[in-house]
Amino acid sequence: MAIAPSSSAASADSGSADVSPAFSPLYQQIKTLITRGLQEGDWKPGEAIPSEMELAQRYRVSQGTVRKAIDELAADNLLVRRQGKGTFVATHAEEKIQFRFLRLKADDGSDPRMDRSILECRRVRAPADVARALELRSGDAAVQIRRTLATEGQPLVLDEIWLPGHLFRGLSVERLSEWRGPFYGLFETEFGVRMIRAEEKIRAVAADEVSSPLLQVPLGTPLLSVERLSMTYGEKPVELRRGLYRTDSHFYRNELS
Amino acid sequence: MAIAPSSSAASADSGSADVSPAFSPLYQQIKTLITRGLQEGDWKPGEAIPSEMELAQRYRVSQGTVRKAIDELAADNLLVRRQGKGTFVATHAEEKIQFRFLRLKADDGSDPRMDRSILECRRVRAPADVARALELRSGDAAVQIRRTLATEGQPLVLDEIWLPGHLFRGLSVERLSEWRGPFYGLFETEFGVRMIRAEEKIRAVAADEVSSPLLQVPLGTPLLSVERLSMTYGEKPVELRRGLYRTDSHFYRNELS
DNA sequence: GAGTGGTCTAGACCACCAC
DNA sequence: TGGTGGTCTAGACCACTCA
Repeated sequence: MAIAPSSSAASADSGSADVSPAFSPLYQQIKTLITRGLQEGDWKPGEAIPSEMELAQRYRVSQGTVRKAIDELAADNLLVRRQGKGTFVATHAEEKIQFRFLRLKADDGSDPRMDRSILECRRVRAPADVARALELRSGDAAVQIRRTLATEGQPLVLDEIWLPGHLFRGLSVERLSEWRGPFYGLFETEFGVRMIRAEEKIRAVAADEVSSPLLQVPLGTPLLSVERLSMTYGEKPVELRRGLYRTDSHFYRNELS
Repeated sequence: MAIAPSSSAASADSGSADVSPAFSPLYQQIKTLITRGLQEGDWKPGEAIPSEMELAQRYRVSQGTVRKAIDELAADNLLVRRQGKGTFVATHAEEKIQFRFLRLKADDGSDPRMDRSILECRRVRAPADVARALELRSGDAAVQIRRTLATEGQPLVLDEIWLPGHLFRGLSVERLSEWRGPFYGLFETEFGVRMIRAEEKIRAVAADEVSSPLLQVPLGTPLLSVERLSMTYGEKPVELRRGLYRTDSHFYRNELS
């Protein structure tokens, strides 16, 4: 490490002007190196990464510089600091919260505990729109999962999940049914695919012939349509999830700042 | 400043155990002091706060400690750093984005430019549910605003906005209509109320007799219902906004991480 | 050139955890 | 007791802005 600050670009990070030198500070370079390590599986989810001191020596920078890099990675939820123990690779597997990405709350503000039922899991050729979202070639294999979530006997969520076939070989109804905990934990430990970030497009739609019986609501009932595209390291999309939520006794909670 | 690190609590920040010492680090105390300054209007939105060096001298701590405090306040969008110029109090007034809190996008991903029409603005006694949300006593005065947003002639949003009457004396249809830019800018510059943070509850509902003609959709059309509670300094709620969004050619965008 | 924020360093000490 | 992250300091130098 220790590229002279005023020297060439090395490895930029976020967007910037084109012609300009665009050199990145040391801690950004360290951040890039650690991210690469995560991406390439040097340290697996749940494991500890080397101590700040060790990384500082390895990269030939001061401990404070490593610290700043790790600070930002922790802010991005890629790493988790634990005082006295070390810094760990974030994981969906050991999360207290059942559904980190599911923002549904009961009307009284409580977190509903959900019972899952898998309706279907099969390998098919990705439809055009799915292929586009997941950056597959049209005709590539994809895994399609359909499932419902229910709370207290009431169906609440109907999900259709699309995954790139080449990353999820051997995924079956059985594997899904046996698994306790969130799917993202399964994806991570069994297939090495970790979801980092997601974007959602939310709309209001009417229950149709398919969704109405499954969610046990009359045809035409307003439902929340949530289309989620999840990304792994390097902004690579690896899951498209289309959900329909009943919002008669629950709501989608969001925070703005 | 410079309360001995191991001494009493001084002024904690976020939740913590009860009995424990719960002493806060110096930079947290500085953060609290700066926040108090913002709250009490020592520096107004858009203005610069004193330089890091000056604050360090004032509070008798090192520049690095002030820096860390400001770092966090900037991360919370309370302050904005501008290299070479100074650190400024965040403001809604001079925002490039028209609607910082409105997450609607057109289907093609673009930001729709909105035309506003005020339907109504009057002082009334706060209904029970509004009073509860805004932490008013039942019977207290409140300002009720109803308005629509349209893009390309199409109505898109129907909002009902509730404000505490005692903070918004003299707010009228005229003041609202004359104002260019987001309401939050008006609230800030004319009434000294700055929105810091908001929580939204999102549901899917059917267009009723009131909303259907105003949004020009058939009765029963699914609409996004967005109930937003906005807070100012000290988590004090100061606005309740109930919106109905058409999502036939637009969607609500959210980011998860 | 003076002033501001931004980066980097080196070292001290504290709080937490495990052995 | 030793290792880890967390706080705090003091000082050097860089990059950006503006007069």
